Amino acid sequence: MIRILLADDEHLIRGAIAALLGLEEDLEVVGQAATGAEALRLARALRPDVAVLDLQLPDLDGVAVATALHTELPACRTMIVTSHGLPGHLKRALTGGVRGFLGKTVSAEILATVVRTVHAGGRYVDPQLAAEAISAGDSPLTAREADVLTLAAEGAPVDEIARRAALSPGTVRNYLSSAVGKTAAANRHEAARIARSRGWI
Amino acid sequence: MIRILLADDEHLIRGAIAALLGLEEDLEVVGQAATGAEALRLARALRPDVAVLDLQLPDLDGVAVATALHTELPACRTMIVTSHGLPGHLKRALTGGVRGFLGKTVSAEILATVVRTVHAGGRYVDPQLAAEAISAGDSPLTAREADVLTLAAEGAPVDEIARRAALSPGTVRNYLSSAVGKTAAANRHEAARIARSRGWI
DNA sequence: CGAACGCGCTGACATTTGTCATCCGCCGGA
DNA sequence: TCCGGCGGATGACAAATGTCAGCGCGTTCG
Repeated sequence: MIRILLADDEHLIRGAIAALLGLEEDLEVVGQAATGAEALRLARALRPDVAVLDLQLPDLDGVAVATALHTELPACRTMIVTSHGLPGHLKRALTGGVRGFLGKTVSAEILATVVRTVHAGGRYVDPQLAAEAISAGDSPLTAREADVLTLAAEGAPVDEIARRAALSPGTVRNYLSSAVGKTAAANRHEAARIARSRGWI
Repeated sequence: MIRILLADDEHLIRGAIAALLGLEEDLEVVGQAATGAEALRLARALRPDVAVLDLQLPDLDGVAVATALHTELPACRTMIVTSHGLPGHLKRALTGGVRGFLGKTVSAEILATVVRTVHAGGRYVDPQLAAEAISAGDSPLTAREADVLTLAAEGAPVDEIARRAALSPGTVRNYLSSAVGKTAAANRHEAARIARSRGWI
C-alpha cells in the first residue's frame, strides 16, 4: 500500500483527485493539505511515501515544498501536478529533487501509474512539458535583470521600480533595455510577458 | 436521476469530478467534453438535465457555451465552475442564463447540492465571488476603451494596437488615456492589469 | 428640436521610455 | 597578474507615451 499526501489549494480538485486515487487497490491518500505550510506539517507527522503537490499553493509553491521535503524527509518521494506548466518551474523542480512532473491534462490512470513509478524510485516528466522546457532553453537573464523585469511585470513606472529595487532609475532602464534585447521584445512589457511565459521570472 | 454533462479542458480534473459526482445516488454523468464546441455537440445529442461547465475552455469559454445552451436547449440548466473567479464573468454568466456559479474551492458535497438546486430550478452563486462582483462594480469603460485596452494588455506598442483596432494612433492614445484615468492607474499597462483583475476586459 | 454622449480624428506639448556610450569597483578564472 | 563579466551609475538623445484642447458626425433621449 502506497501512502500518499495530497496538496492542492482547490478543495474540489483535491477531494476529487483523492477519490480517484483512493479507488486504486494499492494507493491510499493519508493526508490532504490546502497550503504549502500545511503540507510540510502533515508530511512530518504522517511520513507519507509519496507527496503529490500542486504547483500553485497560497504560501510556498509546490516546488518549495518539494525542496524542503527532499532534505528533511528523503524517504518521501515528491511529484508536482500543475495546470500551467512553465519551463522554468520544471527545471527548478528537478533540481529540488522532484521525481514526477505532469500537467493536469493527463488521465487518472497515468497519474496513478506515475505515483507507482515515483514510489519505486523512478522518474517521470510529462513529455509535452519536457519538450517545452528544452525548446525554451536556459534563461539568458542575469539575476538583476530578472529582478527588475519581475517588478516591471506589474506595470509600474521606472521610478517606482527603481525605488522598490533600491537602484538608480538610469540603471533600471539599462537592465530593462538589456532584457528587452535578450527577449527580442518591442518594449519591457512584452519582455515581461515573454519572460513569464518561459518561466524566467 | 439527474443527467449531467461535464466540460473541463483538464482531463484529470474532469475525470475526478465525474468520479465524485458519480458516487452520488441521484446523479449521473452522461457525457464529458474537453472543449466548448464538443460540449455543445454532446448537449444536443444527449439532452442532459444539467451542464457543469468550466469557465476556461480552449475555444468557446464556459459562459459562451451556457448562453448558447440557454437559447437552444432551455430545458438544460447550466452552471459554471471556475478557478479564477472574475467579477465580470459572473455578470456575463447570469445574463447568459447561468443558474449556478461557484469556485473550485468548494467541497464536493456543495457541488452536488448545487447541481440538485439548479436542477430543481433554483439558483446559487458562490457568496465570496458574489461579494467580489458587487464590490468591483460595473465596468466604467466604454466599448472601445475596453477593446483598445484588451489589445494593450498584450504589451503591444500604440502603432500596432492602432492597426489591429483599425484606429488612428492618436485615437488609441486618447482611449488609453481615458482608461488610465478611469482605473486610477499610472500607465496603460497597470490599467490593463487592473481592468483584467476586475473582469472588465 | 436641441442637448448630451460616444466614437473618431488632429495637433501640440510635457514626460516617460528605450538606447547607447562611458565610467567605476569588484570578483573569478586564465 | 590581467582580462572579462557583472553590478551599478551617469549623461545625452531619439522615440514612444500620456495629456489636453478642440472639431465633426451620428444616435439617443428629454
